[in-house]
Amino acid sequence: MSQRDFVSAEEVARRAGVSRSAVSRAFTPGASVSEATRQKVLQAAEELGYQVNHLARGLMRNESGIVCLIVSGVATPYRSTLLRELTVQLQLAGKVAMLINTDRSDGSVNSALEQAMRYRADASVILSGLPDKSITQLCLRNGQRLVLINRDEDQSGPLHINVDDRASAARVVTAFVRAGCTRLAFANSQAGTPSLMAREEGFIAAARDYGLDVVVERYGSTGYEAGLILAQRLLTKRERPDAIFCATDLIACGLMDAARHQFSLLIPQQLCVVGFDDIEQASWFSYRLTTFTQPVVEIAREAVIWLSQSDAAEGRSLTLKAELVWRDSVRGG
Amino acid sequence: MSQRDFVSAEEVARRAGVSRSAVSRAFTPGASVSEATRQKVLQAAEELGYQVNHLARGLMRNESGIVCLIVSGVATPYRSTLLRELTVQLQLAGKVAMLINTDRSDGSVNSALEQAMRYRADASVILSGLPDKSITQLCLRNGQRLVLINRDEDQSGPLHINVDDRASAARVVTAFVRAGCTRLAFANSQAGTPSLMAREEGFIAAARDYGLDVVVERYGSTGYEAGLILAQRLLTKRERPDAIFCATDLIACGLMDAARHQFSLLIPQQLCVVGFDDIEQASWFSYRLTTFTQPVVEIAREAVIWLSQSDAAEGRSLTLKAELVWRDSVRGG
DNA sequence: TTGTAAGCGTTATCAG
DNA sequence: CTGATAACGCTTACAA
Repeated sequence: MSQRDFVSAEEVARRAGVSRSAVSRAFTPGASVSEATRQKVLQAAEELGYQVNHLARGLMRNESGIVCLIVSGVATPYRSTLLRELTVQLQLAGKVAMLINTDRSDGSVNSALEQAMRYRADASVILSGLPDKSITQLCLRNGQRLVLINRDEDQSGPLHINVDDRASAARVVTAFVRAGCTRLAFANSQAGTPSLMAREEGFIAAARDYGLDVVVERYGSTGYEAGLILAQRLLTKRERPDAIFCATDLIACGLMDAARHQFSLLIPQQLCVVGFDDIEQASWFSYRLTTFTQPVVEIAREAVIWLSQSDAAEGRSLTLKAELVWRDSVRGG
Repeated sequence: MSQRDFVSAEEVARRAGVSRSAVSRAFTPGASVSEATRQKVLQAAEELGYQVNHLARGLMRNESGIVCLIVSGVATPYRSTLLRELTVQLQLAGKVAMLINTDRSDGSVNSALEQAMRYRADASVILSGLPDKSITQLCLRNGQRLVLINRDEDQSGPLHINVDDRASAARVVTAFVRAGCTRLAFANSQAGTPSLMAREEGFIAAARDYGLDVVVERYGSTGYEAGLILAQRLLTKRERPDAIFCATDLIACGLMDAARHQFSLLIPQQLCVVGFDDIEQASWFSYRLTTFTQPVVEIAREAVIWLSQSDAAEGRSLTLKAELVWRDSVRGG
């Protein structure tokens, strides 16, 4: 019962009264088969429950159809959204996603890539972590496409997709200033992720242009809990900030909740808050957070287009824009 | 540059000065190789950047190591959590997850399973939708393991993992009654998912035992938006409910937000609310929702254990318990 | 358009 | 323990 026993092209051929190559051709778009035999084959296949063996096909074609998605924090709102978009686009392009979770150890991005190579994935998309250069080189040398999303370090072969974090951060400063805020703060996690750091640096730099200082606080991993703690730290300062840019929406949610329920602060009257990602919760009534929409659809689209083009693909770098969506956590709007 | 050019066992063998079978054995746990040759092979492999071709291996062994995860609503809190847990456990068991998103059409569960068969997945786990019996039969006949999570319809071959929705629903009635509530309501989506309906039916049945009627309202798909609308419908009734059991936490969040911000109701003083799933947001300060924790870790563990056992696996049915976690959305606690 | 035959990179069998 | 050799199920020249 547990023995694996798939129908093979051979059996289909026999039933349809054709050769096995005919069967192969019937399942290869654009192959030269007469409609008559094609139909015979298709029917026989249907009756037998035949499914082309993609393992064998991949072996021959040197193209598995598999694209590896390397992610940590899969259950996180922004990541899972990106994941959704990627799988959808991938399927539309006739590919299939292999999901590798790198939540655990840190070198796991490397072993994830090795796994991708073992399955002869046509490409790998890296959403988290940064692989060693030696591994990426090996991938490239083996003809594997690589897409790095928001990883920013510029290596030569892969496609880099980034969001203009620095420019976005600058817009936040403008918004805060326009709202009459003067005591700016940045709430970050300790993750040190490129995009998170870019937001921080961009914010500080833009504030300086206005002659404003920024209080920076970093804590823990990027999530709601961190927001709670960061609120604690920032809102107990002698010079309490009147505007806080949070590295992510999750942090912003935590921070807003603490600000309201523990410090009885009114948002945006007493405190302006801006987040980043535009996760679903940001639009919920309890938050109505002004934030930046990650261009997830575009990111996914660009990634899939690039990794499924047939000719040799040059590594390149793409910077997409995050739209600011105004809600009610900043005065003015 | 884009030509695929992986190192093969042949080349490793040559470099190590052994036969290709020796290479194969060096990468097969428990094969009979002397430590000496094993080391020679491993070193040569390392130098050449060799990776065992799992496509070819799967072809021979009749075991791909791939497990297909068939999901819709990947970006949803509960689903993404389950997804995380499944990928982690799967990787621990030496398997790799292939993710198929069935968000789009409805028959897509069927085509997802066909995809799984084409890649000769060792097993498929279905988190959403219900495949036609003819397809599941074909899978089973081909030796594919099947796990259905919260799909409840009892087919013979697969492993069914369910949560005791009815029993949970009954506990909610008790809690509401104990809190002094008398006008009970159930807020559901129109999805008609087995587990959602079980909660509804269980709730109504248990209420009847107390001689209480339940107002049921259903709207849209299972999410925050639905909660907003459902609040609208339920809270404008002549006999306004004083206790609402929501089919999921997402609905509960929407309903609570509307209750507070549009109807200025105090929770739990004027309205008691219970949800289901214990998504992360349920614990956030803005909600502090009393709800049921899905046993995701257990679900994933049971699924993985079952689908990776080597001997013939009988189809069976497993019912796990959802723990009630008391927070602040019900009086009493 | 069709069939024949070679080959993809493995693992399993079987001598040695 | 080791090395030849035969599968595995498919695609793709090459001939017909």
